Amino acid sequence: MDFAQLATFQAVIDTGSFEAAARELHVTPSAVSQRIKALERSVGQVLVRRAKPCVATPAGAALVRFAGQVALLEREALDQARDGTRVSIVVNADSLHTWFLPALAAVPGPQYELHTDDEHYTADLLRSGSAMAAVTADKSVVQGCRIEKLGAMRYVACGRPEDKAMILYDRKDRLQHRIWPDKSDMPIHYVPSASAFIEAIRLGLGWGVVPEWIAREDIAAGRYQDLGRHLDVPLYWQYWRIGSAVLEELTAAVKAAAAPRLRS
DNA sequence: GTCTGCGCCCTACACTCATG
DNA sequence: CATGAGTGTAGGGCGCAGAC
Repeated sequence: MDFAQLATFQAVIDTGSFEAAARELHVTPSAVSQRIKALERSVGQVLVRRAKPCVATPAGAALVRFAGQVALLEREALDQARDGTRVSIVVNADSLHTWFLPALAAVPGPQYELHTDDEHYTADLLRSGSAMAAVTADKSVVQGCRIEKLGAMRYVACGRPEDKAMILYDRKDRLQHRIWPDKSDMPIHYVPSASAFIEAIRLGLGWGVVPEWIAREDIAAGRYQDLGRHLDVPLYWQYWRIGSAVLEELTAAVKAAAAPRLRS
């Protein structure tokens, strides 16, 4: 496989157009067009859906992951001579806010690029090739990845019985609806920050679900009440199966960091 | 050293599509 | 309908490797 063509393909998907990819690669749009055409000819499949923005076809999606994996291995090889590999990871906000960062601190070598998303959607970034590893609630293994069970994060419904509103992290957040369907028609406040989300409950803006060890501390301090319902969300660590030493080391650190915080 | 074939990239131009 | 942005195609130039 021609790596220039692969890099061009990745640039088209990253930038969303042939022209932007051409600018990034310092070639003309025509050269980009011809590289993509040649790659598609050699693969025998259409890889790019020419739309605004350009996106990978299902056949192209596998190649996006491969391109990212090649880029990671190339960076690792180069960075062994310099220092610092960039690792992109997608994590749900609660994990990032609570137990996840010590895992990164335990593996200080690479440069990290963190993304946050709802745990039911983080695997999508893995599938698209935008992330090399993910903390996810999705237990179906993404093609080309390895999966490790981390344990379940227990969420506790917290607030005050008189609360007239519900607090959600964002529009993807369905935890409150799952834990208490009867209250799902309440007015909703969206608070897209893990720390602000908990602060909103403390201030009486409404009720919401809180990771259990934060809830335990706040309830003991009388900041809000346990509303008597909880939900366990199993979490998994999925990462590219490419024999990357950094990802293997990080996996061990993530499992070690999750063990004391998540229920087995 | 010269010729030839090949691959890559360029320019020019045609075409499509969205927008006003 | 005019315009501009983006993409595809044709034809040509250039560099490189192999054969002679």
